[in-house]
Amino acid sequence: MARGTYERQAMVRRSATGRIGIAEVAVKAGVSHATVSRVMNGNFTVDPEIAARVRAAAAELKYQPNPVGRSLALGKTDTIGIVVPDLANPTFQAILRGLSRAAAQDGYRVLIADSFEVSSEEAILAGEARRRCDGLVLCAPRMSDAELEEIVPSLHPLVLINRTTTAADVPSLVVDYGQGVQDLAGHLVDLGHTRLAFLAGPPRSASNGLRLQGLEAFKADHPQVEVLMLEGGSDFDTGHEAVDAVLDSGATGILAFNDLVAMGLMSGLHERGVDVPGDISVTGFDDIPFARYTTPALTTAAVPITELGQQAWEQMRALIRKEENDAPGSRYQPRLEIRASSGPAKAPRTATHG
Amino acid sequence: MARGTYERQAMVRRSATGRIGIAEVAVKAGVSHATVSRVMNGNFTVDPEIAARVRAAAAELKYQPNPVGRSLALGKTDTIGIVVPDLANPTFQAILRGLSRAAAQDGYRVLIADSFEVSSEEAILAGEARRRCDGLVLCAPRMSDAELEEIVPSLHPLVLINRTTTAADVPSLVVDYGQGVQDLAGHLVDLGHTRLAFLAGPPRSASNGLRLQGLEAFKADHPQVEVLMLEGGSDFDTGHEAVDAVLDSGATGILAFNDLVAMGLMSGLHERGVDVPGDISVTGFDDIPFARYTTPALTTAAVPITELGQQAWEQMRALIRKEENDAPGSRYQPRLEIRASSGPAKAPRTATHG
DNA sequence: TTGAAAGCGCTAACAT
DNA sequence: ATGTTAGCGCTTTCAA
Repeated sequence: MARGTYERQAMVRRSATGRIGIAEVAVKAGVSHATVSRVMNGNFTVDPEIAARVRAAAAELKYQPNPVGRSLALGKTDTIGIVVPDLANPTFQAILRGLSRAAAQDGYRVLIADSFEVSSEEAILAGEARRRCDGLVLCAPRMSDAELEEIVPSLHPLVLINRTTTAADVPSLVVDYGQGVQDLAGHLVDLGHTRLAFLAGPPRSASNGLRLQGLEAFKADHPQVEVLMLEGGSDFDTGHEAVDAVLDSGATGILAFNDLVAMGLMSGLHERGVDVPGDISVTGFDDIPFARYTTPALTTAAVPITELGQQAWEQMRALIRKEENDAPGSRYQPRLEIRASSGPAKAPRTATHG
Repeated sequence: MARGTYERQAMVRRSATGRIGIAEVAVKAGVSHATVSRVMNGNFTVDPEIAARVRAAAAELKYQPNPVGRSLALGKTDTIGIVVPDLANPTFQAILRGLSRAAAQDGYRVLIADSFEVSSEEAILAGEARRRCDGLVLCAPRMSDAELEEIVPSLHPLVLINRTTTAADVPSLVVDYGQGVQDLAGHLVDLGHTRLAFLAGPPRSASNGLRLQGLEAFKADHPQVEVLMLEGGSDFDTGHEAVDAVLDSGATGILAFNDLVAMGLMSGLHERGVDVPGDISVTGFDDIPFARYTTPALTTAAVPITELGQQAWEQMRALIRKEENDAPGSRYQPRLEIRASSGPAKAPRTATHG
């Protein structure tokens, strides 16, 4: 039996590392490692009989090629990196998910790096991740424009999300937050609200900047509407803690930075016995999965987040394959999602405080 | 000037790959690559002056060691892998986050693999991820016990979450879901409920099995209480779609598989005009961040999920460093978190519909 | 069709 | 203290 023959000829001593490598298979099959490599890679120039022998040996030894050796030889890792400011944020989770899913379909894996909102760490994290991978997705980086421009060249292939750069060959996927808030504000005004308040996001967030720009444009278009600015953040607690400021403002329509903030705010208003939307209308942003299940269901601007992650991979794949890309990046228009948290304005409120 | 000297001597032609490697730095600094390697690794046996020269050359060329070459030479990647059944699940997101954070603190990165609840893919994904990494965290795998036992040996160093194995040296972090549901059921019974229903999770989920076992124990302890079983799943929609079944059951206390299902159910009940907890009490499981912000706030069993991810890394680090580990794995007791979604039972309901 | 040998970029043992 | 050399595990020319 062939089996006996090859087994006898080598009691298969494992290599220095103790792992089964291509060398062990080669010995067992009685061929050179070059041939084993050919077989493992489906090179058809190998004699079928020998190929079968190699495959048998590989199977018996449970051999699996070492990806690190492969990566070094091929100059690619079949892995892409993603840097996010905060993995706790549902938006970035969704992007990661969409990216991971799409990349997996093409045989790529995803390495994650969370900067925990420490913008000074982003550049280092990005560089490290990039070196281990074939490409990098930089997600809503908090760093300055100057710093971004500086590191971008060393990160190629690079796909940006919610930031742009002057560098060529860097696709950028951005959500039109400016248009989104304008749509939401317009919706509230249509309902009769004349005194709005924007519960802002993190100061360093570019997407917050876009919202602010959008609101400036809105104010210019609607001089009769008041739009107040309230300090905020990006999470539940921010919204919850903003209840006093919101009530003090006398606004009847509140544009929360995102759905999380809106949910926290609604929860706080509920505790105070303030009716939403009876007394105050609240809107969010993003349309995270939870948004439709809040009480009342949240009016928001839906961002196709998972699709964004998937698009990031499409762009990345094009870069890696050096394909022509006529549409390097794209702009996503949020879709107004009107639910129960927004309603007709009551008589204008005056500034009173619990 | 030293600077001029070294610059002149090599117009630094890049290596075959076009990237700056250790060789380029060596040439520019006028030393061997071994010396460059020593300097880059902080080996103090290098003459300070030469070290400075090397550092200058490295800085000027913006040299960064190639991690792949390093990994091959050192036999380690400073990366760990994690396999999750569904990246959309907040529980796994939180574990990932805790793991990533803890690992990052020790200089390790995380590679993710999402099996999208396709249990037949798990083994392959796990193997592939493991080969690229120094260790693997296998998170709530859906595969059978037999399959798990079979692949476990090839995955070491391995940390299991919510599954156990007979193999040695495989720490296992499990949440005591059985005790958790018993606590929740006990809480409802204390409130006067005598007819409960369990909205089950995915059939293949081991944690669902633990809940079922817990409920069996509960039934044995409380023969006067009825505990019905309803088919379910693990997401919002499952809960939302279960409204009819829940109403038909006549149960006044509903134990949802997890918080997501509970939220979906509450949303559905709200739409039907059923008051929670006035008419029906609802409990969740996990205490995801959103749970305290639902209306009414959700009674649930809190699982320290992020801590679980962190612990997974502690265990992994111990394995990688081959430290003695007297407590290989641990068991987490959920903490009853009583909020507003559970309340006193009304008069027992009878099965009515629409 | 197959094997020998070079090379991917790095570290480390060995020699000087 | 530094350079030379071997090797990590693989792919891929180049010869035969």
